[in-house]
Order: sequence, then C-alpha cells, then structure tokens
Amino acid sequence: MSARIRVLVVDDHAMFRAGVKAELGDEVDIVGDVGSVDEATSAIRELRPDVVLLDVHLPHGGGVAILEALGDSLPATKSLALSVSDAAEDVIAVIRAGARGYVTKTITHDELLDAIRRVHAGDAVFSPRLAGFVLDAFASTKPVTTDPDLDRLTQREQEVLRLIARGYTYKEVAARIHLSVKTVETHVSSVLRKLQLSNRHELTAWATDRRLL
Amino acid sequence: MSARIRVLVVDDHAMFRAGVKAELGDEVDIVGDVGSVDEATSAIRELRPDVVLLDVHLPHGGGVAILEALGDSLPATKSLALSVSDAAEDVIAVIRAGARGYVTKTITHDELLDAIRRVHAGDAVFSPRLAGFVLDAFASTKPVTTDPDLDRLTQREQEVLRLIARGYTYKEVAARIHLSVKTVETHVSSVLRKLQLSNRHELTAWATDRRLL
DNA sequence: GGTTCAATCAGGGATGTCCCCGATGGCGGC
DNA sequence: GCCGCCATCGGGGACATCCCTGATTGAACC
Repeated sequence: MSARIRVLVVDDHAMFRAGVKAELGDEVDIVGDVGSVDEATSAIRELRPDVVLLDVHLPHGGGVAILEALGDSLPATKSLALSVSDAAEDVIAVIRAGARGYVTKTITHDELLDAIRRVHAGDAVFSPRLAGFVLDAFASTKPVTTDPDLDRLTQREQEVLRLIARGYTYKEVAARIHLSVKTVETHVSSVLRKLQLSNRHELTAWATDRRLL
Repeated sequence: MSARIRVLVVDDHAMFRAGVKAELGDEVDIVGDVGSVDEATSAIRELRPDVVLLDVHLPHGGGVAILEALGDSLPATKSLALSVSDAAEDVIAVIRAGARGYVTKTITHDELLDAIRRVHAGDAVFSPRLAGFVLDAFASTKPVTTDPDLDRLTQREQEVLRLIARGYTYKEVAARIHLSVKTVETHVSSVLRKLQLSNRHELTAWATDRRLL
C-alpha cells in the first residue's frame, strides 16, 4: 500500500476541523489544522501537504487570500475548496485563485475522501450541482462573473488592489508580498488610472461595490 | 458522579456532526445526530435528549421550524442554537422560537461544553458578542440602534466621523461644515483615540460595520 | 468665581499618499 | 530586431494624515 495522502485542514471553526480529523484521520494523514489565513500560509509552506482542504469563508480574505499568497510557489500542493456556499461567484473566485476542486460541506465522508484522492491525482473535482456553471464560466465566451474593468488590470495590480482596498498602507502591502514600496506605488497608480479613480478611498468603495474583499 | 448530559446534534453537515461527536463524546452522551428538520423533530420526541444542539441554517425551515414544531411539549429538553451567523435577526428569531442559548461556531471545545452544561442547568447562554443586542431587543424600549461607543463621541465628532468614513479628505470636510482643517484634524484625533482606532481606514471599516453610512 | 468640558484654531513634525520623471529586464508579437 | 507591455525599482515633490503641544471662547455645574 502506498503512503497516505498528507492533508492540511483550513477552517475557522475548530469544531469542523475536529470533524474532518475524526472522519478522515484513519484514511489520510492529517498533518495539521489551522483556523486563519496567516496560519494557513505559513503552515502550507512549512508542512508541504499534498492536499489543502480549504474553507472559502475565512476572516481576512478567505481561502482566496491564501491561494493568492501562495501563488504557484508550491505546484505539488493541490487545494480543494470546501464551503457551505454554492454561489457561483465564490466558486469562480476560488478556482481562479488556483483551487483544483470545490465541494460543499453537505458532502458525505466517502465523497470527500474520493474528492481528496482525485484532486491529489491531478483531477478537478466539483460537486455535481456546481459542475454546470463552472464549465459555463470557463468554456463559454461569456463568463458569468468576469468584470471587464477588473480584467483590464494585470495580476499584480489586482493583488495590490485587494490589499489596498482592505486598508493596508503601501508599506504593509510591500512587506506582505515582498516588494519595494515604490513598486506598490506604481501598481496603485496604474490601478487608479485604469479605473478612473482619484484616491484610495474611492478604490475601497469601488472594491466594496464589487464585493472583491 | 452524576449521569452525563444526553445531547442530540442537529446539523445538515455530517462533517460538523462528526466534529461535535469527536470533541464532546467523552464528556457528554451524544444520543444521536441528524441532518434534517423532519428527522430532528421525530428524534427529539423519541430520544428526549436533555439538550438539543441545533444548527440555525437548515433546509426546509431551519432550526426555527424544529422549535416551532415542538412548541412547549417537552419542557425538559433545552435547545442551544449553534450557528455560523452572528446576525441579529437570526439570533432573535431562534430565541423567540424557544431556544435557550445561542453560540457561534467559532466557539472552542471548552466553551461549548460549558454552554451545554449551563443550558441544561436552566441558564441562558450567549456568545459575548451577541449578549448585547439580545438584551437590547428584549429588555429595552428603544430598539437595537443605541451604540455605547458612538455615544461617547460629541455631536461634532460624530458629524466629522461620518464624513471622514465616506472618504472625504480633511480639507473637504472642513469646507463642507465650515471649519478650519486644523479643527477637523482635532476632531478626527479625538474620534480615533476614543474608539481605539489607529487610522481613517479602520474608522471606515468601523463605521461600515455599524451601518453608519 | 472656579472648574470642567465642547468647540474652535495654530505651529510643527513624522509618516503616508499620489504624482511626476526616469531606469532595467523579460516576454511575446510582427 | 524592434516595439509594447509587464514587473520591478529609484528620486523628488506636493499634499494628506496623524500626532504633539498649546491656546481661546462659551456654556454648564457647583
């Protein structure tokens, strides 16, 4: 028998994490469980799990923030999003950020185990109900929730935009994504110019309006 | 040692039920766990648990439907609501329907165990953050809107606070209410100090949180 | 009459924001 | 090969934010 899959559980509810451990601990190797975005990013970097079981709704940016923080620095680690929500925008956002699957928390023990194994093997896994509009969003010419304004921004600009809109100073943003303050300034300037905004307050309002936070 | 408290777990997520069982099974007697409104009502009638751990958000009516179906037919069975939501309307609704307590799922093992024991003993239990507006909604003649933090600010400070939180610069605020920029600065400083905030971004978040805009 | 407090304003300084100018290296298109 | 775009960084400057100290007026309270 081959080695067990190493799984990290990220969810802000300790009770839920305990549930996953109790249910799956025999079949996979739960290498850790954490409850916040910051803990998650460092835990993933340290533990290098095979699969991250990732709650979508977390304080301070949610699962998306974790995936963005990691970028593609750890290609061997696959993420499986796990959420109570079946809203299209949640699904799209987290898949765009790099998750390899998305299942809702109504899932059973066997289904979840199967999902983890398939994600680890490289498959994309979706709850049946979600498969429909996920395919819509990616295969069709007209995606469901793409924002023409947002698409005109580069990846880096969107990344900076999210952090600025959350109230971080330039210096804090720079530290968080390892850039110089000057580079952050440049990106913010581009964002403001492209979106026709005049300062960071309007940017916060703009982002709140679009629920990018 | 007295008999263990008999607990029924109602939640539509099997994983969460497993978590509660794994975490509390040693200290209380989990007599059953169910995932739907119908199962819950019959299970409660059959098993007569001491405490029902009740998820608020369920398909087909939620925890409220279960409480209403039972009415006061089983006074010995107390219900403790357990939810991801901390929205006032959810709390009020489930308490009105007869729950004896309400805690959010961010709760720790020890806190939940304590909550179960206190509900069983006849106490009402609320997460600290919720206690405030529950009391407001039931005891006060004035509805929920009073805010102790806001009351500690003077009229002028509240006025400035609202404008700053909307993104106006000091200069714009000064022009709008016919003051010098320096006076606006003074008021903002007072507001930040009194509310224990460190900059205008946190202030915006604070105000948005309270729907002051 | 003295005290306390809200409201108003000023000077000065540290830091943050936003813009201008410029530069380099990489990558893709024609 | 050149051009455009992206990402990265720097200098310098204008202005905004946030803090400090310190001041005056008027109204309320005892």
